[in-house]
Amino acid sequence: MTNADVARVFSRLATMLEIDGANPFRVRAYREGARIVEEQSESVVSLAGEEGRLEELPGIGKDLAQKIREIVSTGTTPLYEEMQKKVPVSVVELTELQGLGPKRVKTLFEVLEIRNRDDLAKAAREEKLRELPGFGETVEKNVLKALDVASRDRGRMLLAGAWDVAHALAKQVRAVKGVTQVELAGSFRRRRETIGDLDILVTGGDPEAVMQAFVGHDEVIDVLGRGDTKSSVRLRNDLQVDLRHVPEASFGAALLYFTGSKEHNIELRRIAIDKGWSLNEYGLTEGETVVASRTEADVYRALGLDWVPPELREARGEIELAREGRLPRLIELDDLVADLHMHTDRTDGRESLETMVRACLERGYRYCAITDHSAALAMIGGFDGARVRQSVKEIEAVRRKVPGIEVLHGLEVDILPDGTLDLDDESLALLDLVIVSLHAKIDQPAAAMTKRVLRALSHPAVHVMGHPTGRQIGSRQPAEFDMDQVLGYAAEAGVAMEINAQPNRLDLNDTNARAAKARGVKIVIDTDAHSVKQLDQIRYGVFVARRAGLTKDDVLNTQPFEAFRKSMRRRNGVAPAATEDRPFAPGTRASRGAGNASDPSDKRKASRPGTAAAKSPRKPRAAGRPRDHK
DNA sequence: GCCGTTTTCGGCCCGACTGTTTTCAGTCG
Repeated sequence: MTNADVARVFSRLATMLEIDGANPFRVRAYREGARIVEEQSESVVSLAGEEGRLEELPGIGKDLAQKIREIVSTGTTPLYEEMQKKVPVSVVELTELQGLGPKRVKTLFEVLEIRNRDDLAKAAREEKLRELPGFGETVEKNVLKALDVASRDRGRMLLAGAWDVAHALAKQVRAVKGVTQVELAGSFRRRRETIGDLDILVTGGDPEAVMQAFVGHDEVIDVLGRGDTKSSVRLRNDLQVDLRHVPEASFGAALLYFTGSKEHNIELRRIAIDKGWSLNEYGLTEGETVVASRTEADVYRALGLDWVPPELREARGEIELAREGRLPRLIELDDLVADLHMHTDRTDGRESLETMVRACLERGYRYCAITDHSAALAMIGGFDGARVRQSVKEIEAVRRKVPGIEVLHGLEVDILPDGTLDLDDESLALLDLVIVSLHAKIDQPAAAMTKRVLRALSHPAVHVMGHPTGRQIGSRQPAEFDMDQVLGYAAEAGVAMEINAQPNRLDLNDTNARAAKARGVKIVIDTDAHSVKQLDQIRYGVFVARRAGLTKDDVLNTQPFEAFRKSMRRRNGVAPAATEDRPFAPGTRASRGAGNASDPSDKRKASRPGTAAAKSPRKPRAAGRPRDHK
């Protein structure tokens, strides 16, 4: 039972209740509950196991907490079972179609007994929908269109998949005479890992000329709508893009509004209301008077807040930090001075060792680590001990050949199914940097996987855990393990966690990276590049770090080489290897003199809110509030 | 269903657009 499973039940319950005509605020409570559960890095299973922990989550009260416990122990809750009899899940899913909300779906279900997409398509084709109250010919046609789009499985697109075309569109619009500002807003600006569509805001210039430049771009294959202030198009890659031409005077309010998130905006509006004002995309107003609207900073300032970087605008506690002037100074791309995870043609990379090192030098890096695969990945020629010894010489040669950059001899070593490492200790000792990763058997049950990971991290040769959960967006589920326990142990043992910048990995994700920081775990941001070109994907890793609220100090590969190497050295040669029975090796660096810290659960209790160590007087309003912000 | 130094009851974010309608419900972002 994962958090996502619980969230799915709540989310479906919300829609079921909505279709059933329940109190809209009750519906909202379930929807919000789903969001909160989903965003928790700590598993609700473990939260449910401890008295009162669930109720500490803002938005989770007595009732929802009880339901979570029921779902955790039985897989469901009586209300969910009862509601399914009234509103089947397949009917709930109809609300995902563009243009169909709970009201229309209710009508479809009750009048025409439509239970799924097939029923719906049939009825629409037979022109039965147009007869229904609140429907008509146009709605019927739109339903058929929505079914068509859904059948092509038009999901969200990776941020990286939209990056180039988004900037190309912006550039073309920016070139229109008189245009003063162009911004890519929405989830793109918040740097979410995937985006549903793209929003572009423009000021200045002749609106007609702006629209023409936009809909006339080469990549546009379909113009969905075109007006003076708003046009919508579909691109060759199936991405929908909306462009809005807004007045200069309200650009800040519009940018704020169209950047979102929705939840962040709602919190801002609440603050506005408390002050007797109103906030919308045209400005912050008091009656007829405009209080602020020209820039985002103006609006935030009027609300008593610091300007919030878009990556943080997810209603995860950033507003309170902005009010108190405690927003973190987020890491920047230029802060990174190294990339510590990449492959060469010695295993499954495309370029030679020398080419990769030179490419790092050209990117201004002060050091880099070459980290090919270990032998478990046999089909790509992963390294065994003998190959590692040969590699020592290859690395020495490239160091001589390419001056101006420090080259670390690393390896990405597989974590075997039992938690042992895919390389003998003697060979591990030859390496400057050891990344351990899960590649095979990542579908083990959670308890076994947790044990496996902890055992691997307890090996004293390990410096970094690479793409920790192994997830691949849209294709592979993350490995299930107790993230909280693993992070606690990593902090104690001095193992860094990677934010892998591969656009379809982004692993750790923002939520887990945030949890890592709260636990005091150091982070490295790496590309895992298999070609020179992929070295430039580092930005996507930085975006995740920013969304996690990470600063330069939280990330190891921002440090000068000497400082970095010292932190690596400290990890080496410490602590006995763990055994099968004792995966939590005592005596690791961080636990010395820290009392009985070898049991990770002790640490966890000491640092969480609601206990004597970190008692907060009142339950905070927003979900997922970062802990331990200094 | 959640929440609270102005409340344990009575609140809970806002506007545009669309298509269906004669004044507005439903959906979306």
